[in-house]
Amino acid sequence: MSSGSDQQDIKREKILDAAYNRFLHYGYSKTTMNEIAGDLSFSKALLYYYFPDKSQLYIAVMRKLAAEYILLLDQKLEKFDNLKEAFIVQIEMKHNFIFKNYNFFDFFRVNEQNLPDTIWEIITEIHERELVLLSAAIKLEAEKGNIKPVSNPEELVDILLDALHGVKVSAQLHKKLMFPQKEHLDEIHAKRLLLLDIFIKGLMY
Amino acid sequence: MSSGSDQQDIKREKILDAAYNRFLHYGYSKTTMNEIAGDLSFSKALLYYYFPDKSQLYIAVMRKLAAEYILLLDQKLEKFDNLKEAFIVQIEMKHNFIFKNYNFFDFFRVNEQNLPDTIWEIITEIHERELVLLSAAIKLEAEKGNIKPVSNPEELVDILLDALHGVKVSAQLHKKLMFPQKEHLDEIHAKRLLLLDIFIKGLMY
DNA sequence: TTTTGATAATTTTGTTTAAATAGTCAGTTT
DNA sequence: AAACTGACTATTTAAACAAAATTATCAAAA
Repeated sequence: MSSGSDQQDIKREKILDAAYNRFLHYGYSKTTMNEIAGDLSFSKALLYYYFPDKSQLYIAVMRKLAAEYILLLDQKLEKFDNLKEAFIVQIEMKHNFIFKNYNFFDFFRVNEQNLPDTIWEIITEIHERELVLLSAAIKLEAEKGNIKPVSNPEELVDILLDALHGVKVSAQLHKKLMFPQKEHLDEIHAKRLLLLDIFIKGLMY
Repeated sequence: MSSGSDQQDIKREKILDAAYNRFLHYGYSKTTMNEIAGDLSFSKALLYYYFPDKSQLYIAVMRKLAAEYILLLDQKLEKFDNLKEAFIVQIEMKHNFIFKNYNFFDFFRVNEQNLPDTIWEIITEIHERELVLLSAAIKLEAEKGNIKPVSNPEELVDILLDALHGVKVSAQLHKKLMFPQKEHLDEIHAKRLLLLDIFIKGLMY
């Protein structure tokens, strides 16, 4: 894919790493190209030799993160005991991913309305991988005879993922006490399990 | 409840009406007390005779809207043929409510983080009424023997409402073409029906 | 080919001033 | 006395502009 030398690739990776750390700790708008260069004792101009501009650098980091995420998802969903488990794994993985990189994603919140096309492509790529993996899980479960045959498993996965993501802490709780305490996560987890239980029961004969 | 004269009440209502129309068309921050007074040919000082300040006036309008919403919800859910219908009615009513009053709610978006307690109370009131009505629907369905007896119907309703609200158009579509076309609403509607179908099937014996 | 220091171009931030708006109040009308 | 107003003050927002920070470029060096 990359046509540069090994040395170039290594340096590129170093820049991506340094950029990621800055973006993660301070967010997109509050990290400067100078700081990233400074962390590596490079000149700022060198960053522009490897990346056309700041936003392209950000997107490159994002792409790397997404690749890692998809790889991990593949590994975790390679083998699973049952449907519920597969979905729980997906939901919690994505939650962790977003939670861990919360600051990194401030780019999304700032550019809310018009994200670059490239970003959308990355998001779509992740989503499609999720659909493939989880609809495979559904098909398998149908083949094992545990649930009814499903005509359009992708649609089902799409809906179920939305539904699971929609689950929140009850209004009374999150009213005052922002931000998600462990207690809240537990509550959400329990609710999701219940939703999954009922949903999957609804898929049975 | 109100201790003023009939004349006072009428004038209060007129102010609430004029304020609502301004808030609805121009949003909270872009309507001035002068304009509201002007619409009614009142002096601005009179508004302050009836309401302590602008935000209290807004909240009073909000309270009125909420009361109307709850009234309508009561009427519509008084009699329903089946569970699915009851939930669909709720979901679509709330969607219409928010859609119709989209501009009015810019107050929420601006004060995102720290909404006044009073606003939270109103939101909670609406939500609790929804829980009461829909969990009653679930209990009834259980009594009729159409679904299994449910130990905690409120929790179930809470989860199901979240799940239904979580349903979105698929990523590919809403990627470019903001804002919700009719086509999108239809897609969401269909998905919700499917989710409801499966969920309720999951509640059966 | 890779790297940099110096510099240009652009964006963000701070500051001042003017304008718009919220909110008050003494006094008038009913 | 209750309902109401015009004229006033206090705050908030907007505009204009300068200063600072930051992105981005480029000719020249390693």
